[in-house]
Amino acid sequence: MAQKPSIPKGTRDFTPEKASRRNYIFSTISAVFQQFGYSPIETPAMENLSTLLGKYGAEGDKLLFKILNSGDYLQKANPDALEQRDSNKLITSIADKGLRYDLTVPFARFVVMNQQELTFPFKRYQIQPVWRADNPQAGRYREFYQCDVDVIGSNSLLNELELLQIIDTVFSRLQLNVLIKLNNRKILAGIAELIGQPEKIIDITVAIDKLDKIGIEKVIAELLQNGIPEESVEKLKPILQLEGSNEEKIQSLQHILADSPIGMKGVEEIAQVFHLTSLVPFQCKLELDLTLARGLNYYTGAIMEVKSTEFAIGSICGGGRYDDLTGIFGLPNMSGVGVSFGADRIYDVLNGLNRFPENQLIGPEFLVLNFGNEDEIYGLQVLNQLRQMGLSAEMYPDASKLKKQMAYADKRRIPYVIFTGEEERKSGSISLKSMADGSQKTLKIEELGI
RNA sequence: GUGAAUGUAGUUCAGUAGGUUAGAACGUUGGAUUGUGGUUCCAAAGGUCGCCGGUUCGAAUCCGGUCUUUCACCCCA
Repeated sequence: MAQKPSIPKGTRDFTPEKASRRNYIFSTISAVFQQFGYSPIETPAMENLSTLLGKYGAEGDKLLFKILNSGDYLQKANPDALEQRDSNKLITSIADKGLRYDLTVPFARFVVMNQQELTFPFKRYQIQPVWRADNPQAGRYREFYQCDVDVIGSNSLLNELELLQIIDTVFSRLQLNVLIKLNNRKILAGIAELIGQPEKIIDITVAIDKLDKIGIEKVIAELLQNGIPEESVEKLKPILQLEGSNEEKIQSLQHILADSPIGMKGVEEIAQVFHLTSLVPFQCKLELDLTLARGLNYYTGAIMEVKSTEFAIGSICGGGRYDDLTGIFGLPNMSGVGVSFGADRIYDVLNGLNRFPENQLIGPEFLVLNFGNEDEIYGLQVLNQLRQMGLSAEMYPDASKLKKQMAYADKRRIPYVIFTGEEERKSGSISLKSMADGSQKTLKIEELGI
């Protein structure tokens, strides 16, 4: 009895049509990355667990896929942990590798290990899959691609501008309308300082990140629950509810954060970034959003996130500046800024909006029909001439009924079929039929190239 | 990791007061049409009713478990 095939949950197969649509996204994105001067790198699917653990918070550790050691791993397992059935304690003694969870931490590791060979500021892009043992839902997978661009080794805000321009270019080429939300971690730090809770910045940012999702009341409840005093929460409230244009928000913040040096630095930075974007061509809507916090706690400066304005799904791109990502691997004071495009969500958006380009060729441009015997040999010669002319072509492998061969061309959306039967063979010509309009004409093969 | 819903042909779905042989549409294959696809007509093939167990004379249907998918929480691209 044949076994019923299946794949692990949260993973997907990609049919030729899906795969070529994904390639459209990847090639659009990588073309923009290269145009802006970034070079490709790749890192292994698996990293040492020690590289990964502790970089994404306690939640992140749980979502890491761990790879069992080879051989009789239980022999070398920690006997106490085994006895107590303590999975967390056991894991480091039976697994020393894990699948990468994102591309940023492996990138930091890469920079430290390869620093002699790199030229700084180092601009890299990386398009590879990552894995998370998360519970899958719509728009959330256990295996998905990230498309990261980062520049490391430069503090200049011109890098922030460049990344925003990359985002702008990518989404306009994909013909998607998006809103770019911008914030600065230093502003959040200033706010935490202002309300007298600087050490609670993580709790505060995590809570206010949910503002547009759960509303102000529940955010306040969560803050109180995390031990933030009521008077501090009261101070926070008006700041979160700031309204108006980006300029107005910046002006308000300049007053509110006047006593906080770090907060003022953040305001200054974000004002400068907005100013820079006004000096270059820029299509996307750009909004200062104080409730944008982003979960990852290594960001230190600008943070940004992109949402589709036409299709409801989580963020499709996000990133920010991290001043000391490589510090943990022994290379301090390396400031970097980068963003990551979520290719799978972008796919879902394009698919949902029906905005993939029409007539994406998934097969060859020409199908040579197979008439069998000597005609087949003639067809083979025609096929090879077509290929030598640089055209993409294939011949139907069997001398099946034309109905079947035509249906094959139709289904694969091959735009032209070529008849190489007895008539054509004897006159040294081909008959070319356009599948789109059904028109057909007989001509010499040399006349095709033009 | 927590809570809820779901699972029937390749696909989308009908089908239960528990009762012979589980249906449709689309798709697939063959034919009408032996040098012409998409439309039309005819026919056929295709199902351990997610899996395991329980209740019952009898289970696609009821119960328990398990897995999948989806939704919410958590977190995120």
